[in-house]
Amino acid sequence: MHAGGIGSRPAAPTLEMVAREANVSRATVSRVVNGSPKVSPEVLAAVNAAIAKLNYVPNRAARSLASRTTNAIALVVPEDTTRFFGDPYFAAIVQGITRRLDESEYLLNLLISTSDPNRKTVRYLRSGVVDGALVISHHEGDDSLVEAAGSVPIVFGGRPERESDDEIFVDVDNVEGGMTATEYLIATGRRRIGTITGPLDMSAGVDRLDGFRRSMAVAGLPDDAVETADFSVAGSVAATRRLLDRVPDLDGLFVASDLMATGALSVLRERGRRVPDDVAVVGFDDSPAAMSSAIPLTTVHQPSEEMGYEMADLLIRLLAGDTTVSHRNIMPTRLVRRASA
Amino acid sequence: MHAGGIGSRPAAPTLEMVAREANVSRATVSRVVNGSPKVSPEVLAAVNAAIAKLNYVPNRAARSLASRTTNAIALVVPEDTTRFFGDPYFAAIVQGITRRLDESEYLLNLLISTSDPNRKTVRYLRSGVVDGALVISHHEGDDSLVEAAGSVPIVFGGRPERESDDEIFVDVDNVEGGMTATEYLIATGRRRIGTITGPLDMSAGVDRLDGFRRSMAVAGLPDDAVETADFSVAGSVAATRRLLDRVPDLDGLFVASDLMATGALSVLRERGRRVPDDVAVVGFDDSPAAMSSAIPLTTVHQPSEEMGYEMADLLIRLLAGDTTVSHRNIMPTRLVRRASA
DNA sequence: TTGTAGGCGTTATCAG
DNA sequence: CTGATAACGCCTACAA
Repeated sequence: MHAGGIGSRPAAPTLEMVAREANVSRATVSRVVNGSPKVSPEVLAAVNAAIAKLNYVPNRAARSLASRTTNAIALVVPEDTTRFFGDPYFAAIVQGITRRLDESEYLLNLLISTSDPNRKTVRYLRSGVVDGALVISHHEGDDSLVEAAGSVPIVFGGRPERESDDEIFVDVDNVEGGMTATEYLIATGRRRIGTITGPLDMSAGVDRLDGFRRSMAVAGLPDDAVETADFSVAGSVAATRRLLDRVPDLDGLFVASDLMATGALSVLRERGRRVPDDVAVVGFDDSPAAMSSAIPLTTVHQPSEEMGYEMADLLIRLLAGDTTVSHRNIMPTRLVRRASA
Repeated sequence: MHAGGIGSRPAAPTLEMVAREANVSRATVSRVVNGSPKVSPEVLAAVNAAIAKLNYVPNRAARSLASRTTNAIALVVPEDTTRFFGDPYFAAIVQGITRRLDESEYLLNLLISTSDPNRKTVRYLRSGVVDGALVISHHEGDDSLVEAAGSVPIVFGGRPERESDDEIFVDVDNVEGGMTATEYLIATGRRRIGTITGPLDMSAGVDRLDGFRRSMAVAGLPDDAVETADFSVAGSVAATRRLLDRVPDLDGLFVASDLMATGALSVLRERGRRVPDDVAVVGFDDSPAAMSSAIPLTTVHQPSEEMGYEMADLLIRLLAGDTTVSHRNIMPTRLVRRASA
């Protein structure tokens, strides 16, 4: 269909060419492209005509080289593809981010930094392709990302474990969330309560466990029924099996994410334990997985989509030069009662 | 932690600065950065030292402006975030793409072009930020994307409906796949067979339906039990309800995707129809959803992950100047028997 | 309101 | 092997 087909793409039109076509200077074309008000109507019309005729689109590299801004931000996810696509939590966050970005001129570059989040990602962030970055699912040890913050503004989703005053993040109070879940189990009469935790190199993992421990301590109950997983279904399945082997009389279970809770549910079924009769289960997130689960999950709701929106909003304000953005942005959680507990 | 904190980021080091630090010319630094062999060992060492000392990272905009290549490709997905994250099929494709890209120097820019895939996305592709693009889940009417192919090489995942000789794509034979599924249902004794189709503005939707019709015709069975959905669970649930209302004696069902099949399964359960005893169900994709489904799905396997890999591979070869890449790349499907039929 | 000219950080083409 | 010296396409004072 195109003359010549593949291998002979037409050279992209440039400002220069548009200028010639419209009989004006490059500067003038640049002005109309960037919506400057100081352009006479006739010239504006002529230039727009030339742009349309040549089908001109500004070259982004040249533009950002000259203006020192890219109009793009990166979303860094130090997880492998499977994890990223497997957990609805991420979908919600991304949803919120794109919602905010759609209201702006910014473009999103998704970096699923599967292996080695360090070197490659940091180089990317420092290479000037993006004006700022959003980092979610940050693990302890990914310090290079924090280092990258020296080059470009970064907003974290989830409190970085090594929190310093410089980091900006949005999160929920995971300790409180863990307590809410645990207290509910206790209040409904459970006594032998356990928990499947998230990875302990993430603040969400550590804090939710911490909340569990505190509530158990307050109630004078033992907090030894703890098994660690990695926010994946497979990990949760394995952890739940270990836990049931070790604590056969378990009657309550707080699982640190809804996705993992679905895994726990399947193990409980395979072991013939009725939910919630024999074992009450409380999840965390209130993601779609909670409702579509075989047994709808009682869970600690967190406003994931809003958190994504907020992250993007903070970054955009930061990029706009707003120095008043608050560094700790804590959003509320609440218990949602369904069938599992 | 950083002197000055936010708002006072240090200017990024440039080639120029490295050159000065190492007492050589910019050209020489450029050579070592790009791994040119024609550099003396001493100079190389000196330059590398300077690079390390200054923590230099090349500016991507400048580089691509000068070299007219970006080392990045885009993955365009004309679907909203929910759909994209909701269907494991996409996860598999992305997985395959990143696997191929990890073997190369190319970076992936994910464009979930939610609303208006046209204008914004095309501008992006034409703005020179990527060397090429991968397009999946292409709908009829997204012709602007095809147009964009005039500016940058594009490889499609799934045959574009308006196939012309220029388009390069990888796909399976969906007609054949639809026939395989339908024939299996017929072979196992089903006679009142229906189908839940994908969207009819996508070749995958149309072709699988076509396969169904052909097989039914060959068997001399009626092909009126057809309802259209959109590859989403919600859509499938609604379509299945309509179908059961209209064809109460249904005993076989071919659903155009595994994700939709899970929706169909839930409707069948809600209507008290046993699977596969009362109604046999065959899906399509063989995605993780097929196995984790309440009733493991009998389904038409397609090598999604491989298809992603192949797409990326074709594009990379294209970008490398390989003019011998084949335009129609059809991969095999096969029936996988599980519990649902 | 419009044009001129210099520069953004690299790559690439030449001489040396 | 190394160093000038143009581009690359666009933005932005500064002039006119």
